[in-house]
Amino acid sequence: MQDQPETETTEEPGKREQAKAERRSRIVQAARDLIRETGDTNLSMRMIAKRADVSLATPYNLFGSKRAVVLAVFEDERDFAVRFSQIQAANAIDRLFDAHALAVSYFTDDPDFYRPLWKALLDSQGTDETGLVTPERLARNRAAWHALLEAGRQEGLLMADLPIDEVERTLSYLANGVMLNWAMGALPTEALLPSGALGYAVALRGVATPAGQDILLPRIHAYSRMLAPTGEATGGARLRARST
Amino acid sequence: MQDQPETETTEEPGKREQAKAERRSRIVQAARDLIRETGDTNLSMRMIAKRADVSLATPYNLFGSKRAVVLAVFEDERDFAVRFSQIQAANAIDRLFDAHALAVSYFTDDPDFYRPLWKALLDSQGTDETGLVTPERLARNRAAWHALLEAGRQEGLLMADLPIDEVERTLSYLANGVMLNWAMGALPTEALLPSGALGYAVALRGVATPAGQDILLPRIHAYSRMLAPTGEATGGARLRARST
DNA sequence: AGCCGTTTTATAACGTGTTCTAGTTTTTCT
DNA sequence: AGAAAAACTAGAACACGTTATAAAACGGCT
Repeated sequence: MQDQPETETTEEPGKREQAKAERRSRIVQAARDLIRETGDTNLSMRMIAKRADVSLATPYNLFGSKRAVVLAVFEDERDFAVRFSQIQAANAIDRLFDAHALAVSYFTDDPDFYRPLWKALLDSQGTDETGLVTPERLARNRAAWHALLEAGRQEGLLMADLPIDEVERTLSYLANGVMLNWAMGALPTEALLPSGALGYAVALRGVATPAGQDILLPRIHAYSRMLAPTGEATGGARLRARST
Repeated sequence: MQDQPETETTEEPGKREQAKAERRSRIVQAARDLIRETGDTNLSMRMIAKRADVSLATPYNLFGSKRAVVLAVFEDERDFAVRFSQIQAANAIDRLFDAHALAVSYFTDDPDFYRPLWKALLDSQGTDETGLVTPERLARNRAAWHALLEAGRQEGLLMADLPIDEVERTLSYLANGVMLNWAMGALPTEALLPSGALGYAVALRGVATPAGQDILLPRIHAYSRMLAPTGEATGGARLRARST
């Protein structure tokens, strides 16, 4: 009777894996809730485990480390690839900045959630060799940016002999640096988008054709204007006054 | 007799501060030795204290945190300002890259020492608001780069309406990102210099005058060639093969 | 010399990420 | 149904950064 036929369950993972998956999702959910509620205070493995109704050892069995759990929260939260593919701008450079804006929008729209998340990611020294993101996601991202740069080249906006991979990595370093400063609190949330975009604009203009340079110049000025203090024309230092 | 005249010791801090300073230096020395001996394994506050022949509490009294101790090691080790001022290249852009090479040379010359140092700096979540460097040092660095960019502008190599502060920050983000990846082990030491320099070249070319762009283009190609695999012409991915 | 305030010391303690043990469930296989 | 394998559980334990506590040392002062 309860010998439920496994008609179409050829790849169905069996009850064991299923329960495991459910525990996994409970843990991720617990971590997410804790971040949402109290930032990164109280985001301890013991808390996560208690919240997920599992033993302290279980997250380690299923994920391996706190970093991996947090990373799973991160992955879970974003449907970047889908929205990325929907970007439809006139030229590759505009698409590039749309993509950047899209990526950043996640963080600026919900900074109280994402800032602790990044912080937790940057903490917990990567004993393993995982960078800031899971390898799979990283590869996907790399490919996406690569494609955009390639498109820009073929549209005659970027240099014909563009060292695409190296430039892509440069943009990645730039983004990392910006995110690092933001996560550590050195960069206010309002400055996140223009800081990154200005860097992208400047760097891309460095490898652009004259046509591409013309497109990028107004962006450079626009973003740097967004970063300059709202008031006077001198553009003095508002935040830092070098005391001592 | 032993009433040693304090002739020129008007600001001499007295024996108390002196002993404190000595303890401080012993602690920094201990931290440095430990890093040199075993990388960042065994670099614990308990170890540092034991090695410096002080109580565990003392480093906290004198520095405040492990991060601060490590930072002190960092500061101590470098006479960057001196050597920086000795840079004498034809134009501002060349000087800029000389400065970059100088900064990076510290790390590439002694990676086994500096990598753990950076790692320890990036760990230990910045509970305080100190960025990656002490504020004083940061201000000095900022000023130096600022001056170089300003010189480049006045030499007609960089755009006349260059948003200097914002570009300086962009370069800083870039450097942070590169250092982060290097410290985490994602970037091999040989790639540290060209990765950073390529980023600088690309970004600077984005805000350069035609004259400046001509100077920077060969650099872009040179650095990206240094980054490309030594062998074939296809320039395939050597390191990562996306298994699974 | 003798007091007093500051600082170091020794030590315990807290909370953390992580690992390990042994015991208990739960699924799967025969 | 019963055995075997796999997973989770509870709990202790370790090393860590950091803080707190009381006692001891020490330097500057009158």
